[in-house]
Amino acid sequence: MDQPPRPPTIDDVAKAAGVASSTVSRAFSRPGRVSFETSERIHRVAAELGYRTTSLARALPGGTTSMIALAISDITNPFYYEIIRGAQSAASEAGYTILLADTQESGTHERATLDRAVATVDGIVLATTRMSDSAIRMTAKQRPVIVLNRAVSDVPCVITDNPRGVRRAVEHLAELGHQRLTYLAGPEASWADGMRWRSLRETAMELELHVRRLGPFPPTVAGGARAAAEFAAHPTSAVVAYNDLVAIGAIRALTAMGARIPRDVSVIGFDNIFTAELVTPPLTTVAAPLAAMGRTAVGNLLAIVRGARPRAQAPVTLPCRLIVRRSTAHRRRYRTSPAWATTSVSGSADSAGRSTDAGSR
Amino acid sequence: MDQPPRPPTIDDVAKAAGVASSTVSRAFSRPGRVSFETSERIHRVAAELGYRTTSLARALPGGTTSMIALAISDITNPFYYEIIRGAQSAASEAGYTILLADTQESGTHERATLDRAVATVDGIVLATTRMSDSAIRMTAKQRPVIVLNRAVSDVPCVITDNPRGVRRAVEHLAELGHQRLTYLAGPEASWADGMRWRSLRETAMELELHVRRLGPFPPTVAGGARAAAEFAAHPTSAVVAYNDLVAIGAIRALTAMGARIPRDVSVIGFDNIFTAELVTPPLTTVAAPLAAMGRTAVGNLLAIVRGARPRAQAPVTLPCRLIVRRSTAHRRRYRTSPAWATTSVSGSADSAGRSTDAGSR
DNA sequence: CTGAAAGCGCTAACAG
DNA sequence: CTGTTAGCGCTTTCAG
Repeated sequence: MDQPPRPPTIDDVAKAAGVASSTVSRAFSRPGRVSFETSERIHRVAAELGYRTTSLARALPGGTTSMIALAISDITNPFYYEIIRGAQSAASEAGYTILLADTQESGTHERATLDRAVATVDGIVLATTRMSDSAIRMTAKQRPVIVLNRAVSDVPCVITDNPRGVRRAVEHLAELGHQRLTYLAGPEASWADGMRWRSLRETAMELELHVRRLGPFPPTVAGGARAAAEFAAHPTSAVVAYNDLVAIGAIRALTAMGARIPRDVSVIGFDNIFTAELVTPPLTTVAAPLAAMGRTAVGNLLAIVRGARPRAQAPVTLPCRLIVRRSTAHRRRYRTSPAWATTSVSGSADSAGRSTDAGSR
Repeated sequence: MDQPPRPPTIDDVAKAAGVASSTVSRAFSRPGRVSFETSERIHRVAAELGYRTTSLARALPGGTTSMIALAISDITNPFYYEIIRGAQSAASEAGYTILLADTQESGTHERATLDRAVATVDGIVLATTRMSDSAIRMTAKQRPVIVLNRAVSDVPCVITDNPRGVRRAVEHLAELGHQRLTYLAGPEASWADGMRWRSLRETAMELELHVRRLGPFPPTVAGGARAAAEFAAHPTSAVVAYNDLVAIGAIRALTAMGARIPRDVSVIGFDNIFTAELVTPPLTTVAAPLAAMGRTAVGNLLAIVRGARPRAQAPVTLPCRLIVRRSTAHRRRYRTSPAWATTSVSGSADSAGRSTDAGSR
C-alpha cells in the first residue's frame, strides 16, 4: 500500500534536505543567494527524489509562462515551415516554448483561438493574421504582440520589403520584353496581397507596363488552378501570382490546357517555398527570408516581453530578393492568340487586339 | 493615478456581483449548480469587467492544463503538415491546445524538449520519435503518451500498415517487369525505415525479386540526392525510397545525371506528401492517411487522458494505399549498363549500348 | 545566508 | 443553492 506516486514537491525536497522550502526555491532560481554547501545538498536530494520544478505553479505568482503563441493562417501552407522553424529555434534558445495555433484562414476562428491562448502565453506572434487592425490592437493591449507580414500602426511589426520585391519582379519581366502583366490576387484579407498589388500597379506605371488584376483566389494550388481558368480567357504573356502556391497551381493548370511555361507565359511567384525549386519548370520567385522572419519576430517579441519598449513606429523590414529560375522567359510575339487560350467567341476579337498591340511596339 | 490594469480576478467579479468567489467559479464551470438568476448576474458582471478564467491557475489544483504536446522530428518535413493539421483539429474540437515541439531529428534534443513539456501538458503525441523504446516507456510513465509511426510494446501506438503498403509497391514494380530493386534507406533511428526495409525484403523474396539496400540517408531532398549518387554506381531499374522527399531528391539528381525517369529508372516514395504530385514526373507513392493519423493519435490520447484504459496491446493500424503516378513505368531491358550511370571507364561504351537498346524494344 | 508567512487565482470539500 | 475554509506548488516579502 504505497501512497500514490505523485511527483515530489518542493516541500518534499525541503524536508528531505532539512531546509525551508523557500531555500530550495532559491537554490533553483537564484543560485548565488544560497550557501554553496546548502545548495549542493539540495540539488543532490532533489535529484535523488526526482524533483522537477512545476512550470505551471511557478507561473502562477508572476503570471509568466515562458510560452509564446504563434498564430498562422494555415499550417498546410509551406510558407510557414521555415518561419515556424526559425521561430521555434529562437524561442527555445531563449527558454521559451511555442504554442502553435492554426487559425485556418478565418478571422473569427483566429479570434477564438487567440482568446484562449492569450491567457496562457507571455506573448503572441501573429503571422499572416486575417483579423482587422482594430482586433489586432485589441489583442495587443492584453499581451505583447508582434505582427508578421503585415504593418499595423501602433503595433510592432516585421515585414518583408514587398515594394522592392515587386519592383525586382517587374523589372525582370520588363527586361524580358513583357508589356502586359496579370496579377493573380490572394485573399482579400491579406495585407501582403494589398501591398503587392499596389506596388505592382505603381511599378508597372513607372515602367510603362500594363497590368491587370484577377481574383481574389485562395492562396493555394487549387486557387492557382482557378486563377488560371480565368486568366486563360484573356491571357497576357506574363503573370505575377500572389504566392508560390498560386503560381504553381496556375502553371499546372495552364500546362494542362496546353500552354507551355515559360514559352507561352512567364510566371513569377512570391516566398520561395520549399517546393518552388522542385516543380517543373522551377519557379522564378521573390524570395522572402522565411527563417529570419520567424526568428526576428520571436526575438523582438521576447525583447518586449522582457520589458523593452516596443518600437511600434516603423515596422522592421526584411529584404527579399528575386530568384530567377525557369518559369520566366523572353516574351514571344504572337500574330494571333495562342492555341491554348480559351478565347471563345469574343475572345478572338480580343486577342486580335492584343496581337496588334504586340506588334506595335 | 489609476491602479495598474491587471486583469480582473475571480474575486473582483465575486465582489462586484455580491457573491462568493466559489459561486463565480461554479457559474463558469458547473452551469447547473447555480441558480439561473445568480448565474445570469455573474456572467453579466464578468463580461463587464472583462473577466477571463486563468487557465493556468485553474490547472494548478487538479494539475491538468488542457494542452497536449506534439513532438515531431523536423517541422520542415512536409510529412507533418497534414498530421499536424489533423491533430490540431482533433485537439481544438476537444478544447485542447497543441504545444508543438520540433525535436530536430535528434534523440537527445527530443528528450530535453520533452522533459520541459512533460510537466506542462496532459499528454504527449510522439510523432516519429527518435528516442529509444525504453526512453519512450520512461516518458509514458510520467504522462499519457501515444506513439505515432512506430510500434513500442506497452505503449499505445498508431501506425500505418507498412507491410501492406510495401507489398503493393513491390507488386506494382513486379508487374511492370522489374526484377531488381534498390531501397534508399532513411535514418537508422527510424522505426518506419526498419519496417519498410524488412517488409521489402520479405515481399521481394516471396515475389522472387532481388533487392538491395543503400544508406542510411537523411530523410530529405538532399539525402535523396546523396542516395542517387551512390545508386548510380550500380543502378537497378527500380528504386523504392524511404519517403517522398528522398524519392524526389533522387529523381532530381538522377535526372541531372542524364537519366530519364521513369524510362530509365522507376521510383516509388512513401507518404504522399503535398509535393509528390507537383514534381515532374509526379511521384508514385505509398500514401499514408496523414490527417487521419494526427486525428487518431490525438483522439486516442485524449481518451486516455480522460481515463480510458490504454490498450497498449495491438497498435492501431491505419491503412495505406499505393498511388500510381508517373514515376514508375515498364522496365526496359538493357544489354549493358545505361549511359547516365557513373560507371566511369566503361561509361562511354554504355551509352552506345543504351541507344541500341532503345531501338530494341 | 536562511526561515516564516503571506499570497498568486482558482477549485474542492464541507457546512449551512 | 450558496458561503466558508483549505489548500494546489511555488515565489516573495520580511525578519532574523
